[in-house]
Amino acid sequence: MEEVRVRIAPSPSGNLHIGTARTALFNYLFAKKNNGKFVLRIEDTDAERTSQAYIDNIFDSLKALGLNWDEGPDVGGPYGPYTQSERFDIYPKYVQELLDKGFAYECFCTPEELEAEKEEATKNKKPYVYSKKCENLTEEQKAKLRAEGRKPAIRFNIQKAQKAFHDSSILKFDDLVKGELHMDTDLLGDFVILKSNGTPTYNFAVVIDDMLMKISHVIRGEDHISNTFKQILIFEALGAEVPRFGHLGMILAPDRSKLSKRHGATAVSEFVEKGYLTNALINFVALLGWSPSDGQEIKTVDEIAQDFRIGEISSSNSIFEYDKLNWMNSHYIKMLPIEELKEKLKPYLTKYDLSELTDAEYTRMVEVTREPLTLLSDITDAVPYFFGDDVEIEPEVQTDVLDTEISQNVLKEFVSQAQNWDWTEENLHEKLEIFRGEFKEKGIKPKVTMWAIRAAVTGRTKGADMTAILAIIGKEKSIKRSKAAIK
RNA sequence: AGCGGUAUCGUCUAGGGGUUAGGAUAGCAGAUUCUCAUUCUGUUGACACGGGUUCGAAUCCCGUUGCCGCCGCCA
Repeated sequence: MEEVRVRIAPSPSGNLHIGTARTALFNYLFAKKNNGKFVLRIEDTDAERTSQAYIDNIFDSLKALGLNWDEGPDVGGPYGPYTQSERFDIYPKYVQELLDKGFAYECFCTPEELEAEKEEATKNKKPYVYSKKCENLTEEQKAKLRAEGRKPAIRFNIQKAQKAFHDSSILKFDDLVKGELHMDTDLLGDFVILKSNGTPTYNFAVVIDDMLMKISHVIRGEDHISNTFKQILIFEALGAEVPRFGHLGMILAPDRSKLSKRHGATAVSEFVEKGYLTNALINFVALLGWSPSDGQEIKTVDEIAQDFRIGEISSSNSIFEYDKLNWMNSHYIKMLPIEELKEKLKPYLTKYDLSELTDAEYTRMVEVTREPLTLLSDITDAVPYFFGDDVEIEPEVQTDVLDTEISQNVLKEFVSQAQNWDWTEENLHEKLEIFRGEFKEKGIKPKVTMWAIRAAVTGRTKGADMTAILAIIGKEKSIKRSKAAIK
């Protein structure tokens, strides 16, 4: 069997979209599963919308997700260049071949003429297809048009190609995920393959690139299905081997529209900035359409690759809901080795002076505050009381907790006892247990006792393990804050 | 409008001519803890609709509807 070669071909007109990341993942999984090659190609034929920043973002995001490519613009490969704008000189040859074979023709129509055709179609409630007005222009007519200064675009002759290679006007192909797909090509209009400015259009450039790069399987979004019919005909007209195609359902926003900015993050890098782990992201996105045979949903990309069968991917669209992503992210945060987590949390702790804590204290702080984190960024608001001398008391905490007589009594007792305590976490744990016990005998619930201390020391009624907090911030600060809360 | 795709709990999905239609997440309830959270246990919740085939349809067939996509000298 021939080598499996797949590709992801993003257009750098924006940061790497989460949908593109999923397409890239399925290509990557397919390559891994079949010992094939995963190729990255940058489709930047539209110079206006392209920027280097986007190209960098695509590279970085793909790498962060662990989707490493075997061939691409940066690493090279036998079928380069892998950036479309650097391939402009190789397309004309194939345009000429199509022209010579009679599968393409020059079109001198102006944008206005084309527009008129479209309006006519909408007026008659008919689907628009190009009229083929320029299909049979004589050499004299062309010369005349050229003399007027008109530059022709090149159109592909759909029906001619269809007739040359198929018995009827119905074109079929066997889709890797959707099964047999068919289309009446008489309903398709002759489309432009070379713009009048000499640059190739998407539908033409992809075919040439996929052919030259020996791509064996094209796995992409189902929004490309109609392009596929056109592209198959070009492959055939060129006498090239037609790759196998597989079309994935789309990722939709909760309102079933296209996932866009208005729904929140769309780019992988935005999710990362918000505090999502790339492991969680890629795992989550894999579950949109694919499901594990063993029911175990938490899996690394390599584990998924083992279990991956493209024919088992769901062929319907799926909705991107944050619930499960969030659950998965918090799960991955819990699983993260502590040293790694400490590093990943630092960008979200810049408003605090980390030098106030020793490394051991910082480690402990992360250990006791990681549990409730959904996003890495949640750490910011979870830890203010570990820093600074004083603490900000929430208004309701002041009135509901600190102002009560019980709390005042607890704090007075706490301050007087704690002066003499040995300030290690183990000892504090023991002492506080006894402390709670003493108040319990006076009819005060342990919960209430601890609330008083927690409120005074952290300014809040909820948070991490109280013993650990006291140990981390130290005896001096703990007592100072407690005293400050006593009236 | 036309063409194409698609349809199982709110969501992601498993399954598939006779099942208590399974799991995950979210929701709800309870247990545990100094609080919140975590964790654990329990629980609510689905085969779009109509016809056909059949002893029997959620499953097969046809149609309808909804939703998505495509109809560019964008990619």
